[in-house]
Amino acid sequence: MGSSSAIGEFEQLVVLAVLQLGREAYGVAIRTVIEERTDRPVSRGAVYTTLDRLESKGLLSSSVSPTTSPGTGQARRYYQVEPEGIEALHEARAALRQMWTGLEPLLGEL
Amino acid sequence: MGSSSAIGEFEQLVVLAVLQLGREAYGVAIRTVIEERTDRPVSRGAVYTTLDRLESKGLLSSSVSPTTSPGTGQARRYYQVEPEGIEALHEARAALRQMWTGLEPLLGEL
DNA sequence: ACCAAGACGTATACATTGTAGGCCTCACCG
DNA sequence: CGGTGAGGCCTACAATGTATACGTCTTGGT
Repeated sequence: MGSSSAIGEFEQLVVLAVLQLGREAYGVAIRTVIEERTDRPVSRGAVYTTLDRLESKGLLSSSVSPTTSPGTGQARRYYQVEPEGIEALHEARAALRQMWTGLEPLLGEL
Repeated sequence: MGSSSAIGEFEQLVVLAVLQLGREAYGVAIRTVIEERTDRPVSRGAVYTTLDRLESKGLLSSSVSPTTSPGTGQARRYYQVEPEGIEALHEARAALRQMWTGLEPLLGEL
């Protein structure tokens, strides 16, 4: 899409959720965080599909949990944010920030 | 997409550009603002297509210039941001802000 | 008057993302 | 050993992102 490593709207949310969760970042938890923080419904499929794409783009990496803690069903796949992921977030944010600059009087504080 | 009026990444940039330009918001100018502020190339087609979609979603409205100032070729189509557009911007921003909250130590200041 | 050139907009097409739903596996419990 | 809950994967389709090509004015030569 963009020049280097572009990232979409929902993709950003997913990467941020992974950061928020630290070592507890797996599908279901990621979904929950996004739903709670953005207060909008997110389907399971949406999350997994996006995680897949982000991984194949190199923004995230994953590994299946070796441990099977009690109460946990199928083995979890944990995600981690790669440096490219961090960079993509910064780029997206910089672009938005630039575009917002000067509009505070019209739209409220940054 | 989202609950009410969702908006994509590039769409946000376009709406913001229209706000930045005020009454001088027409295709070519919008493209220029985005390229300058985000420092990334944008094709003409990308802008017009997006403007079209935003208008049909009701986030923007437009009207062809009655005046034909000298040096201007074909009549310009000027855009304006509708209340729904402003709202969509705020929603998108709120979501991102929520997701970023708490990550400053990891990623730098907001 | 004619035509090339520049400023703009429109049409079309295709790639990437967004999003939902269904289906499958595993572990635990009655 | 069948049900149930936690989790993950696959498929399909809609929406967005993005580029190229093409049409329309208007002006400036000549």
